[in-house]
Formats: sequence, structure tokens, C-alpha cells
Amino acid sequence: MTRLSSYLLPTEREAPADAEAISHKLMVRAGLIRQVGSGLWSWLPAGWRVHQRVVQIVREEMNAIGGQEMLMPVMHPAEPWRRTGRYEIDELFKLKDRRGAEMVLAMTHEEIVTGHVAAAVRSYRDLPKILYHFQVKERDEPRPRAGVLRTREFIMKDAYSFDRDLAGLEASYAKHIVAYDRMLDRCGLEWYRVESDVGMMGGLGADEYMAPCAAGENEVALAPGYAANVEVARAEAQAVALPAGRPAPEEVSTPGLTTVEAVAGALGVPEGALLKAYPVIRADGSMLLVLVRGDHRVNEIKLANALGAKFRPARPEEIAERLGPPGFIGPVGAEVPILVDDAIGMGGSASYITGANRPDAHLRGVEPGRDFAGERGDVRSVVAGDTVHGAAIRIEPAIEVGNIFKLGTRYSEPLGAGFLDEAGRSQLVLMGSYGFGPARAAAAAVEQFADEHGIAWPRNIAPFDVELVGLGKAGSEERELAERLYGELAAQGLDVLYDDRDAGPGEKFADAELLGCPARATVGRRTLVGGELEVQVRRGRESRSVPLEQAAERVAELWRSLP
RNA sequence: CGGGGAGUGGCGCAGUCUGGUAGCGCACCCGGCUGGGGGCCGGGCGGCCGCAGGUUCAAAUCCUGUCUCCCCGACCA
Repeated sequence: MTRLSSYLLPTEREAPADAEAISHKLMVRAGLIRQVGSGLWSWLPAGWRVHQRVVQIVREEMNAIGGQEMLMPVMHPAEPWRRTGRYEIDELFKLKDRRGAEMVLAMTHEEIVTGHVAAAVRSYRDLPKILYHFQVKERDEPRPRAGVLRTREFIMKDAYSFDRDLAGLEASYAKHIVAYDRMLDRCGLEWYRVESDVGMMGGLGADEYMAPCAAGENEVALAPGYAANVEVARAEAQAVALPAGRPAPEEVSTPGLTTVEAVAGALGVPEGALLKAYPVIRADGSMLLVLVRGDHRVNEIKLANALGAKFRPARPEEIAERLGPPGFIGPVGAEVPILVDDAIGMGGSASYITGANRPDAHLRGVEPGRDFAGERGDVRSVVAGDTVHGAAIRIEPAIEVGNIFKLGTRYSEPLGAGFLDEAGRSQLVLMGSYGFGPARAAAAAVEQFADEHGIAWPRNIAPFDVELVGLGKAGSEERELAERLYGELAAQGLDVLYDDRDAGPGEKFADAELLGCPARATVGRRTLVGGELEVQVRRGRESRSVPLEQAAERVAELWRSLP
């Protein structure tokens, strides 16, 4: 019997002063987690039950697609990380053992799992495989934040698929989509699967599982039938009213007007009638002038993907040297290559305003194609109101709770994970990696369903199914009834937390609602007198009464009907 | 890494400017009352004021250094 009087559940009336996010405040207040250091958290018993419930759901769904659970260490020799080129990552914790050997603390486990596969797999007959584990990840995050939403140490379910060819990888990936869709549903979360960036390291495709909530660090662009991380989202830009064209560009004086807003205001045109010039320096040291509409922003991830290489913004002195005074630069006459965003209309009678590459001057009547030339590309960030298939998109903040990624040979190649096919030819294994963060899933559930009274857990990941509140003094008749009901509820398969503390009813109710078990049953004098048990559904806080003689069955039935 | 803020009892805070016996609310302990929404009365325990140096007759308070934490941004393979 889980008695609250002897359970470690230190609830707080007030949230920590430094907490911002709802999940941070409530998980601390409800006694689920406690901070140890920046980005380092302990899970107290009730919190750990939530985490374990998420873990079990994930485990069941991974097993259902043929995943094989294993366990790999957190501390690794540095060597395989050097081989894959990941030793240089700043977020990687590095240390030395007593002999001076270089070690790392794992951020993920591609190096190790691929090493095992490289050693064990010889033949196409050994493939495909899906291997996974739940293990601690260590990441030296520049800025941990918001309770368990972004931490330096956390448990991740990471899975890896190994296939002989692209069709096999696609099949493994499809299985993970099924598993992930199901685990997110079973966790009771609102979620989106969104297209995501494959990153600079390459990859054949990736999706992220996003749980929308205010504390989310990511943004997703959504329209009917469309969902993408704004890092990669593509959409039709909204039209903008452009000034009429002119026979040739014409200089206008714009003293001191270095921002799009200032120039548009002074000339009485919408910001979208300007072209924003964003000079970047590519890996080879050359400059590229990126142009986007004045009301748009350059999306550095899309730009990096379009260039297929890293770049950095140009420094003011580089801009001054190669183009003109920062704030007044533009494409006309520029002696550097130009990349023109797709949202900029080419040709036609309409025209844009651009910097003149001279102090305190802009040009109007600039027509792309006529007055300058450049390659085209989609390198801007979408904004709310852009359209996809004719429907306007909206942008929402969300927490990334899972991601799935077609790695290809990114790791099998440097680590030598190959096999022999039927023809006896040596081939590289095609890999996929699939992450899921139970702590983030739990925090997302708190974010999505909390109200002013506290947490309202989805049924499948609540710390307990039912909180049984025993009123009256210890040893009283109503307490005896409560203890009997505990046994009956447990016999129905319910996990029950029994509040047997010597505390007032108000405190018990407040704590129960803070902790947020999906149902609360109250046993007091009224229960004895009326012969009915009061049950409150946490989400919505509505109460109902069930006859005492069938109380356990009725509560179990009610519990099964909850979200 | 840039900007801002904070370390005083378990939690939330005041006191610091203007140096002079370390305070408040909640929590906790004991006794009693109450017993369906954080209830009431009485009595208690608990703090080297983040740490280290310095100034001073005297430092939570002034000076120097240092550590830690939070928020915003950058970053996040």
C-alpha cells in the first residue's frame, strides 16, 4: 500500500523563484523533480514513476516493430569519436582516466552500436536489425533551461536500424513512424510529426515529433496536410504591393536610414518592396550576397542546405571593403555572386528598392533580372500567413520529444560497418537513428494539460491511476473504509496513492490536484452516511458519485474512459 | 560567448544604499481544538547571511577576488 504519509512527495506551495516554464514550476512544486545543478535533475519517486511509465510505453512499441533492447555504456574511449569526426563537438564532455587515456561521455551511441555491428555483422543474412537502449546521455549544453526540458544529462531511448540497402532503410524508417505515432498517442500527448533538417552531416531524410506548448524551443509551421519545422518549412509568400517599374534604377537620398523599416517608412512603401542584402562568407573565403524580400528573414539552415556548405555572416569591415557601407548595400553593380530568394519576383513592371552601395543612398526601380542577376533558391524563413496548397500556415512553439533520421552511411563508413551481399561484394550498412526523450514527453504532458490547480496527467503516464483521499482521523471508521477501498481498487488493477496524512481536507485536495492523478476518490464521513463514493476527474475537475458496493469496479471503468 | 539578475533557516522573501544583538510568512517539532477546500490557539527547534581575502573597535551590509544559479540572446551534428 502506497501511503502518502511515508512517501517522499515534497510538495511546495510556491514555485521556485527562478522558474519560468509551467512544467518546471509544477514538476518541482508537485514533488516530482529536484535540481542538483545547472541542467542536472533528480527524479523523486513519483516523478520517476511517470518517467518509467513513458519508458515502458516506448519499450513496448519498440519491441512491437522488432527492436532488440540492449545496453551500452555512458563512458567511451575517445577513439571511435575521433574516427567519426565528432570528438571536436563542443557539447561533448571529455575526460581522462587515471592512466591519461582520453575518454568521452556519450551524447548518443552511434559510434558504439555501429562498432558492435561492424564486428558482428558479416553477411546480408545478418540484416536487417533494429537495436535500442534507454541510456543516460551527457551533453554540455551552452544553456540548460526550463526544468527537465533542456538538461545536460538525460535518459534517451535511442534506436539504430541497420539495413542492406535503401529499400531496407526506408522500411525500417516506416516501422519507426508507426511505433512513434503509437507511442506519442499512448502517452496522451498532442503532437505533430514534422519535416526536419537533416543537418550539415548529411542524411537522407528526417522527421521530428513535436509536442506543441508554450515553453517549446522549436517552431513548427502548420497547414492542413502540412507540418514542418520552420528551420526547413517552405511556403508561398504573401503578395506584396510593389511600386511601378522605371526605365532604370534611380538613386534616392536616404541619409542615416540603415534599416528596412526606416527606408520603407521614409519612402512610403511596404517593407516587402525592399530587398534585404545579407552578405555571407563561404568556407573558401569568397563572399556571397543573399537577397531576400525586406519583410522576410534569411533562414540560415535553409541557406546552408542550399549552399551545401557552412558559411558565416560577413563582418562590417568585409562588407565595407567589398560592397559598400553596411546598411546601404545592394545587388546593383555588386561584384560578388548573388543568391536571390524565390519569393522575390523576377522581371515584370514591378520593382524593388535596394541599397545603392553608397553612403546615405538607395536605388528605386530595381528590377531583378534586368538590373542584376543571380542564382535562385528558397532561403527565407516562412512567416505566418504564407500559404501551402492555398491554405495559410500558422506557426506554433513546440517541444521536440523525438526525432527519426535516415543516416545512410554516415557512421558505417568511418567505422567500417560492412557486409557481403549475395554476389560476395562488400557493401556498407545503411543506418537510421531514432531518438525519444521520456523526460521531455513527461514535461510536454505537464505543459499541455496543466491548469491553475496543477498537473492533469494523461491516464497512461500518471504517477498513480487514482489518488485516494482519506479524511478524518487515523483509525476512524472512514479511514478503515478508505483502507478497504484501497485493496478493492488495487484488485481492479489500479495503482493507488493513499493520502493517509494527518492533514486537513483542503491541503489534501490541493496536493492531489497539484500532483494530477487522473482520478481522485474521497472517503469521509459523507461517504459513510450517503453510501456513495465521490470521484473527481482531474481534467475538468468534475465530480461524480458511485455506489459504495460497486465502487472499485465503477472507478476502474471510469478510469478506463479517461484520456 | 554577449546582455541582465540573484545567492540570508526546507520554500518564498525583507534587511545591504546610511556598518552596531539576523528578521517575516509558510513549512517543521510539542500540546490542544477542528475535520469536505491550504482551519484555529499556545509553546518551540532551526541560519559561520555562497566561499576566500581585505578595510574597521565592529561587516549580511564597504572593497577585492572567486564559485554557483536563473532569465534573454547566440549556440544546440
